Amino acid sequence: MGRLPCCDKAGVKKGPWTPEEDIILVSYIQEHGPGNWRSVPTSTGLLRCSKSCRLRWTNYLRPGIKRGNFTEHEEKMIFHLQALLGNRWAAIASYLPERTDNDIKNYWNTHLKKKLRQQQTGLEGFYKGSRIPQSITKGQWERRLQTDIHMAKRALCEALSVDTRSPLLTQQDTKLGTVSKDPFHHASANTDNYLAARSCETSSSTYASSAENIARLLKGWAKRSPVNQSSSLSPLSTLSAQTKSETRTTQENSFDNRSSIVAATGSSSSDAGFDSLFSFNSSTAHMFPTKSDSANGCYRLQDESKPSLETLTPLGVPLSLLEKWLLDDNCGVSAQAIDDHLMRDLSLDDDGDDHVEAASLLLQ
DNA sequence: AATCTCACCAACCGCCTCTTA
DNA sequence: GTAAGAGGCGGTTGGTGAGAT
Repeated sequence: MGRLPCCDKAGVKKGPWTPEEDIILVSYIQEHGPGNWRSVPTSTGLLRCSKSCRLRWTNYLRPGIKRGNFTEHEEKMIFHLQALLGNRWAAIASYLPERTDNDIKNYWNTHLKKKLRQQQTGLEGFYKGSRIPQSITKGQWERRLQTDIHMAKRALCEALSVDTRSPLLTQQDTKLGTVSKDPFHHASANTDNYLAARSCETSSSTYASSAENIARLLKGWAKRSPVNQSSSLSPLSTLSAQTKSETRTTQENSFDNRSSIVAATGSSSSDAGFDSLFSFNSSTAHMFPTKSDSANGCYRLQDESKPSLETLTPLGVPLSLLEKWLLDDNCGVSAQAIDDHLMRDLSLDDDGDDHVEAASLLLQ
């Protein structure tokens, strides 16, 4: 018997959030920052449970969330990461800072799982050609899994280095203080990437960076389609392109002290966002998302972070275990050590099916 | 034009972990 | 050491819109 749900109380509202509720929540978080969710309903007067507030913020209102179609690159990343980590969506989301775990989970369940199955069907046909023995002993299976893991790791390495520009170079830029505040700066080294990033930005929905912005957006939104007021569609996702660009400008202008959260998560476009994992501009140099923090939109100050699995690069940039592991491998860490690490990681999973499949597919 | 089916995704539910008293 | 509660996470559901019949 689990705990009683926190929202079991009478008078707690459920269902889609209204624009008004969004505004209240955003302005509260602008004022107090994310966290202490328990006090949010009482402080704001929202008839929502704290969990619901947190989810609304994390999955929708948090700055820096990219909406819209996943790029091929992101898809690849998810495939690789899912193969490595299993259904740990929060962990996967920490490598795609502009996507929420919920988004990735949804995308996996609706698109990628299907793709995987299709590929799997093809693979089964291949296996029917007796390449795989009828019964694989446990030892054989483990060895095979280890090979799969190794291959998946290599694939991830490749995926991580899609951008021709090395992370170290980008870091050097940072060190030299040549990085602009433009979130697309990292991609701008490569004109195509830059343009892709820009077009990506304009095609994806905008996000709220301040209560004022939202209020202004809602004003226009309400004028255009009053019917939407009661629908489940969020105003933020129904903005016209005109309003979007306007919002973007306002948002860029709102990079003030009060909006440090926005600044810390303000990168856009998948590639640029991904680059940002390894490169730092002036506004992010002292911050780094941890597994759970990134999903929460809460970037812990490095000084405040607990002793963790993270280590520092020579430039003082913390690396997650996975990143460190990848880089270490390139420096010649034994494959056994890597496999041991991953096996330890994988042993925590009880849903190995999908991700062993995915790992197998990476062999193709 | 009406109805049905399917895909998508925001939000909910319940369990687990961590923190605090 | 323990219990209670908050936060976090992954699985699932239900409302909605788009496309097919």
